[in-house]
Amino acid sequence: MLQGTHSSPTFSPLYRQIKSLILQGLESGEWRPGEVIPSENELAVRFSVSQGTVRKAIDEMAAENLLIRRQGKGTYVASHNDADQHEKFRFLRLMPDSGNVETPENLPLECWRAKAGQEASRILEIKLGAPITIIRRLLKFAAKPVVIDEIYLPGEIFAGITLEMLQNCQGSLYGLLESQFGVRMIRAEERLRAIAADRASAALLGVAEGAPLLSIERVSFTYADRPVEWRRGLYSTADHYYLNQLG
Amino acid sequence: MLQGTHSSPTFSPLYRQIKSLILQGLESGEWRPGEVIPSENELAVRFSVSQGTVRKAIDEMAAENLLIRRQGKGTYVASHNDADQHEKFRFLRLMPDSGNVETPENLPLECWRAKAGQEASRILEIKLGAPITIIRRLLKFAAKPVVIDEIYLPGEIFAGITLEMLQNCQGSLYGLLESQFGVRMIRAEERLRAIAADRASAALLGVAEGAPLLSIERVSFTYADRPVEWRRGLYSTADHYYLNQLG
DNA sequence: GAGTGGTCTAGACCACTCC
DNA sequence: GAGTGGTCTAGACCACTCA
Repeated sequence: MLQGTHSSPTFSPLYRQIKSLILQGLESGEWRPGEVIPSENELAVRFSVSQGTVRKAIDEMAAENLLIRRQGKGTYVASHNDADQHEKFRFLRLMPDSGNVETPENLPLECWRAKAGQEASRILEIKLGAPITIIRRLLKFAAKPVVIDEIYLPGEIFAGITLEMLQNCQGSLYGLLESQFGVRMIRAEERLRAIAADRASAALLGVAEGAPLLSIERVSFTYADRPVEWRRGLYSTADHYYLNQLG
Repeated sequence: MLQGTHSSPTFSPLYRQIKSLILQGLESGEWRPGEVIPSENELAVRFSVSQGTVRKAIDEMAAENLLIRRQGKGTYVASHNDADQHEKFRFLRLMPDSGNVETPENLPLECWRAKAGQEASRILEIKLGAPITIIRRLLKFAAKPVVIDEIYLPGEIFAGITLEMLQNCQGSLYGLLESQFGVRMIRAEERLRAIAADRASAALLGVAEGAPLLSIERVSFTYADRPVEWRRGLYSTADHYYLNQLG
């Protein structure tokens, strides 16, 4: 039941309790990405609070990109498969020097199973030796290779993933993981470094061995801050840059 | 006067009008960084709206790091000179591999006047040939050089800045610009690339010529999205990484 | 026209800070 | 105790969407 008094030592305001109830609905799959959730009035009745309190809960979740409000229509669960292009490439910060908008071309190279080593098990919070899936792929912009990615996924969550699925997938990888496996990426942490290209990477990216590359390690999280993806990307920044907003 | 009807073609809700009135107070210096602004009730009376409307305006500005609310005390203008360390290094994303928290050591090298060239005039939105000030400095972490910065400031705004001021400045550069010149940096855009170290930079950073470095160009903005700083930094990412949150 | 989210108000009570 | 921001409520009206 909802707590109504402020005297509790673990007090959290009503709207946060409502927020975590809505969050439960998202985690449990009661409302799936792209779908509408009940109206503010319905939720207010269901949870026995005022509409304003539900509104404040939803406000916060909309600010966190978990929900999307559409006036006159309803409130939707955010999805990487949204028609909106901004939502689709929300996690890709690479921009061309030319300024032209370029849609990346996705070229999956390999996809195989393996067992989690020290690092993968620590980062993905799975057992040492647990099954994982490794994907290697190339991203091209304007027909030129710009990014090599190596992606580690926990095998138990993303069991049936194959190279064919990746090749046939129109949208982004996250869109695929969301619609096929019901796992939505909420946020990610990236660690950036400058490194020198090894021979293999240089060949794939069409640069000289030893050329400077941007190395980006990313850990992505789904609901409840559960890590579900670890990837390392090598970016050729000859004709592109990584754009970041500080605020 | 405030507009009360929705029929206007340039309609914006009341709380946004209040927001921009408060913003004017910040821009004009009526309330300076670190000071308290009037209470929600006072502002509500002054602007002839309800307290809830003022609250919503302040909510947005607090979310944008323009204001800081402190329960029981009041609402403060955000400042780079806050005691809070997070606020002080809000724009520095560099983290040590070791995980230990390191306070950077600031070593100003040079500070001279010049005239804006093509690029500086375009980026800082000033006239070609207008006076600018150029600063070069080194950042050390744990006694080791990690960052070289070259900083371009419009000369008319930051007229009296000297190498001595930079050397005597305890906190961050932005804290100095704020307290000495009344210009507060609100947000910034960074463009990241991997490049090869030239001879001079390599010597300063203690790496080999040609070693990969992280190049970061930053444009910082004050109120009303006015650009007031352009800088280029070269980061040695041997023992540090650039941390970014995507979400 | 019915239903949705968006804005605005007024009033109550709570928690925190400082005197 | 007075003053501040924080929470919660109830109700009114508006703008947008869709049938």
